[in-house]
Amino acid sequence: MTQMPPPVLAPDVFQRRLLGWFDAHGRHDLPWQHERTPYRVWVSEIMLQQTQVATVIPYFERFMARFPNVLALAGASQDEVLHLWTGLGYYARGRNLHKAARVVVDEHGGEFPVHNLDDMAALPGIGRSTAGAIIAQSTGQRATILDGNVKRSLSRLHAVEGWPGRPAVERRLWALAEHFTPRERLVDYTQAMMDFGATLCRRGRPDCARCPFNDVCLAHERGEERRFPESKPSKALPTRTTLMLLLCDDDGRVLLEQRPPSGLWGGLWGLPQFDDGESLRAWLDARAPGAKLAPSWASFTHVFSHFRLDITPQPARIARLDAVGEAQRWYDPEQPDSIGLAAPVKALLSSLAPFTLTAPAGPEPLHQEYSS
DNA sequence: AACCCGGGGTA
DNA sequence: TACCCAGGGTT
Repeated sequence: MTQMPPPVLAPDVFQRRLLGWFDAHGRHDLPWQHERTPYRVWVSEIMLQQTQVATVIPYFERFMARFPNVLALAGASQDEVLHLWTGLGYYARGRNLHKAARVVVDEHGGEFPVHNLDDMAALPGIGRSTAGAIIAQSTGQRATILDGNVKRSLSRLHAVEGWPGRPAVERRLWALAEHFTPRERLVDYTQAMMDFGATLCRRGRPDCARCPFNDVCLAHERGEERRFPESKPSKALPTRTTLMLLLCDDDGRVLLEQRPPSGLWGGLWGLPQFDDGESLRAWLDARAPGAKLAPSWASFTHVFSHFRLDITPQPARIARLDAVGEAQRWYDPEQPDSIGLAAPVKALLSSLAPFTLTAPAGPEPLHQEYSS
């Protein structure tokens, strides 16, 4: 076990400097800072997990106007909640927010369990850091946060080596965060830690000249502020392949399917997808036996953060297909419906509009042409 | 075009 | 316990 160097400052010195900076330069007028109830702090924290303050504010205001308390939220339908979440992305968090409201009402008598960190962290969508943030900010009890801002500041201050996603690094950062957490002024301290990372100890250009810790910061001493926190080790992206069926009818409309509610492109509309030509054919035989295949189009690649997807569009034509399932629709590229489309599907469909798909006389073998 | 983000899920 | 996942915004 490696001996860790001690923290660069005693807790009381760190707190005094941080709060002095916060009093002069922190954010004091955010909507959730006034009438700072657990409910309002919770909603703001969940929204802020994925989005910056300026974007969150109008969403937060609309949300509060429609769902002023946890009871109102628990009584709403999931659709209504997701409607107000539209545009924020990460809909799983909107769903968790709704689920957690129901747990608070059903299992905690409508009161957030703000006197028990573990109970808070057991609520859907709330982990250790968010639980700490809600408790500290809504009650002033001693609780510690470790969000991305705090991880960045602390890893610079102590030149913590290694990617914070690694358990050993994360443990060290939690220990530092707990070490500095005061026993008083928790509301201000917690906001100060977030503001400090967000506005001064920024990812790109930290403002070291104005930093109250620039005399003790180990990263600054080495002139290596930008090296911390270390980034996630990059891996070669795996490549997956898929066939996307462009089944067109005589009116030039294309068959779309709605994707399952969770996972990749959850809830969005897309083209029927297949791992290989065999399963595509089987699908056509079963559901559109009169369809005629055209030669497939050139493949293209869509890149995600964690894999590359090689997409081969496979056009086919059918005179008419009456049985359209609930999660299916005919889509007219020239008069697009206002629905959510997966990004590459959207690109494919908009490129489709000016063209007419032609089908050969008979069924063709699947023929893949790869562009360079 | 990389990089980032807190929590949930899985092997 | 040690990964992987989502997907829009920032840089």
